Amino acid sequence: MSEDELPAAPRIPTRTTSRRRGAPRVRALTIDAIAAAALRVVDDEGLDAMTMRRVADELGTGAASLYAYVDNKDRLLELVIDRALGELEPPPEGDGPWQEQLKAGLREVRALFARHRDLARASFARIPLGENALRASEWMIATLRRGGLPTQVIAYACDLLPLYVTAIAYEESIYAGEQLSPEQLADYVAEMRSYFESLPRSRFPNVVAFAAALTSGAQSDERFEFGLDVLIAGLASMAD
Amino acid sequence: MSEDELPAAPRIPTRTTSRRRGAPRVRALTIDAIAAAALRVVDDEGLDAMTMRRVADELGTGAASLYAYVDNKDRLLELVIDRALGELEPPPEGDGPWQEQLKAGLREVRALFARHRDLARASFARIPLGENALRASEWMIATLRRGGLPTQVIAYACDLLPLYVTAIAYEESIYAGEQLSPEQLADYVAEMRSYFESLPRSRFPNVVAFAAALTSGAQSDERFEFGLDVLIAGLASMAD
DNA sequence: GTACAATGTCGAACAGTGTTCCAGAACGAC
DNA sequence: GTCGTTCTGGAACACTGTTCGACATTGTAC
Repeated sequence: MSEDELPAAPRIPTRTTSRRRGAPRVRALTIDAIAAAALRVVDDEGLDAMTMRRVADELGTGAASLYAYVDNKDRLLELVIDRALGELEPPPEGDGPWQEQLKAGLREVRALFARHRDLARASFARIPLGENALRASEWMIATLRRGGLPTQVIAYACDLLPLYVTAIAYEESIYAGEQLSPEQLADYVAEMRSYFESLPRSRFPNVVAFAAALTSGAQSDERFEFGLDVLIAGLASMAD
Repeated sequence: MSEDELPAAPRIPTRTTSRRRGAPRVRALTIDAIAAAALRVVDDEGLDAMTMRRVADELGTGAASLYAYVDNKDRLLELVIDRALGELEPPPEGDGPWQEQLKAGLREVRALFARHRDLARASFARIPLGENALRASEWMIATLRRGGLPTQVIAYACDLLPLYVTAIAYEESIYAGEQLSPEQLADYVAEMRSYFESLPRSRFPNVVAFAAALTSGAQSDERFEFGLDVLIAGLASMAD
């Protein structure tokens, strides 16, 4: 998976049955094959379909067999996430202002999450410490440094920006996963708009007045780009 | 629950067994009592403990009885969320710049989520259309209007700001729900820091260099305030 | 070459979930 | 009274993550 092994990543102290060393064995399965199968299931059938039984089935074995390689489902999910993150290729640094570089990289992440449906949901509220996640962090810090931002601002930004992208991708994946056709989605948006407009004007004057704006471009790139612009403008204002 | 009934909120088209009208009956349960019981369970024992059986138990009945009042667990969760949102009291508008007003309101929301553990997780990626959520939106639009922001910016901000607060609260609730003592959490942070520092400097120079900054104030108000500042500075830059 | 201990395999089982079914009970209207 | 409607709630279904333990398979030691 990587040229040289990283040290063991710290974990929230939970019951971890530590892997015991032992004599070499011919293994029918590999952690890699399991992670690949799990990612395949997530991509094809969604996160909820990624059950231990389903993954084992994909490998032609039983669920219990997986537990020889993976502590539990959560750990398997971590492997799956980092495996997908491996597709990220940091855009070549160099030309252009740091703001644009940053946006390009974050768009890449969003595209990744769009490609792997439900992965945003899975990786939300998880500090990614795998090989590939670290590579992404490394790139982000480097880019932010070029903006001449204070150290602590950079550190917080490394938290805030992925939080935003993951959160947006999470939301977007919900409608994608709901199996709605574009028409159904348009219907839903239209219904929501007329709902807003039908509210008692005496109590919700602003919601009624903004009904159109509130329901426009709910799903578009524009919404994502808006957040990106806000965040980066805000960060830029913190230089010096 | 409200002075006058709101129109029915639109829903993502899913199987909804529409409630049939019928002769009056003495009901042992009420939707309100069910929602209250469910919120109690979520607060006391966490979101995962909120099972239909557990909620029914709280009311001294069986799980099947709840389905006479609630379509499914998800709808019940919506009720629970909006019930909690009822605690929000919009700060008195008037004095101070809109930026500070906005921050004050959002801090209020964060405090609400801190009070009701796991509620952020439950309400994430959900468009809240209940009575109380609408009141919050109404207030937010009003405040943003005072900033003289363009219409579409206001609309997007109404999406972006709650997204941020909910996402942060979600993350924060995870560590809170993990039952970690402050010492354990400090240990975990320290472990993560030394993990970053132990990474191969050749491949992750920036992560190593920023190890201290990356792991500082992970849980504090400072992190929340930072994001707030970034967002609102970014929004302010979009006036005119 | 054989015996041994270690370790991967995986069917079965456990405790739990959301949800449905349906035999009853309880009541309003006639 | 009776009827019809509605709520009640135990039982059951199909599913989940995870553990157990008899079994199979191997590398090594003698």
